[in-house]
Amino acid sequence: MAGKMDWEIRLGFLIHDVSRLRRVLFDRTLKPLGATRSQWWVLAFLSRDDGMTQTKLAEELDMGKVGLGGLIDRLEAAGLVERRAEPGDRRAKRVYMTREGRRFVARNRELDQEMNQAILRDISQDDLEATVRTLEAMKQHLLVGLSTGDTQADAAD
Amino acid sequence: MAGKMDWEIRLGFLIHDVSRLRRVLFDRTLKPLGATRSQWWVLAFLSRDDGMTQTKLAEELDMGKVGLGGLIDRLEAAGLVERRAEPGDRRAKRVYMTREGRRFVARNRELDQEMNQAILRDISQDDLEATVRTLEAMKQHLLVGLSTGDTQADAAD
DNA sequence: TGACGATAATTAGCTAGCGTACGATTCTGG
DNA sequence: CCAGAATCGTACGCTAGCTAATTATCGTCA
Repeated sequence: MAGKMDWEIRLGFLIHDVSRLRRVLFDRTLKPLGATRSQWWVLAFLSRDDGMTQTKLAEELDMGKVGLGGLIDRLEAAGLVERRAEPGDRRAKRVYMTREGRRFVARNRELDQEMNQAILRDISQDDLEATVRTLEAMKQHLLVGLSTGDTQADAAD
Repeated sequence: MAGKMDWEIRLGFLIHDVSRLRRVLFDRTLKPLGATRSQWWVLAFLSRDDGMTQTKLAEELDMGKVGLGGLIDRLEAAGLVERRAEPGDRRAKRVYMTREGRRFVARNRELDQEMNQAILRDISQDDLEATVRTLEAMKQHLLVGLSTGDTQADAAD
């Protein structure tokens, strides 16, 4: 009876654990350098598409505007990004990397890849592909579950 | 060389997303019932092994004692668990489910399974197994990375 | 016995993230 | 042209985690 039953619970546990441990490892490594994993994420994204509005950026990063606002607060305080007013729209603000932010990304991009590679060491390509497939399917199911079971969030997309 | 490169980043993204979305879905579903996903987790665990010390429980759940303490605070405030002094050791406290907590678990266990099954719907058994394999390997690598790169956390185990 | 190290839990302070509500602005329809 | 809807960002409050430091107690060993 343990055959199929336990996979679901096991998987939930594992995803949670891996996500959490990954965050801790990245945070710990990046901390002496002056950022967290989430902040790194924002920077990495900006380094490819600089000067987005906060709302657009939040959408791209698939997170709430509020959470992103906090991240930008901290990144701005650290001098890695800056908010600039949008000339045509006084509500909007665009987020730009500073010179220092760009240097930060350039300096740590390799470290990021090393960590990622270390985490995935010795895992077969087949398993990796199956994992990506599985997680993407899970994500789709979750998004469906979150939109259907919800009372008001449907105009977002 | 693009073949293998992108998997790492993609996978990191996916794990983060799935973990987060899973949490949101569970939290949203459980909220009107009076708990969060993490709290549910603690309850589900206690329902199988009631009356552990907080330290032991934290260890079993693979989380910090502080975070667990907070969870127990909230669960206790909600009347789902209670702390009882350990007779032989005045430092330690054991965590027991209340009658209400037990009813809560009994009432929502099915819902939990339904959600888990919905999330994993239409995913082949092979892919699930590969995913569990991959995540467990990742977790091991992460634990190694967290213990070797660390200066003081080694006496825990 | 009494001092000292180990252990259980808590406190304090941080980042991340969600949800709701709000002020400011822009857009739109009558 | 102007009132109301939509949009951008923020404020506030919450849970979840982590780390580091503190308190209280237990065990041990001289």
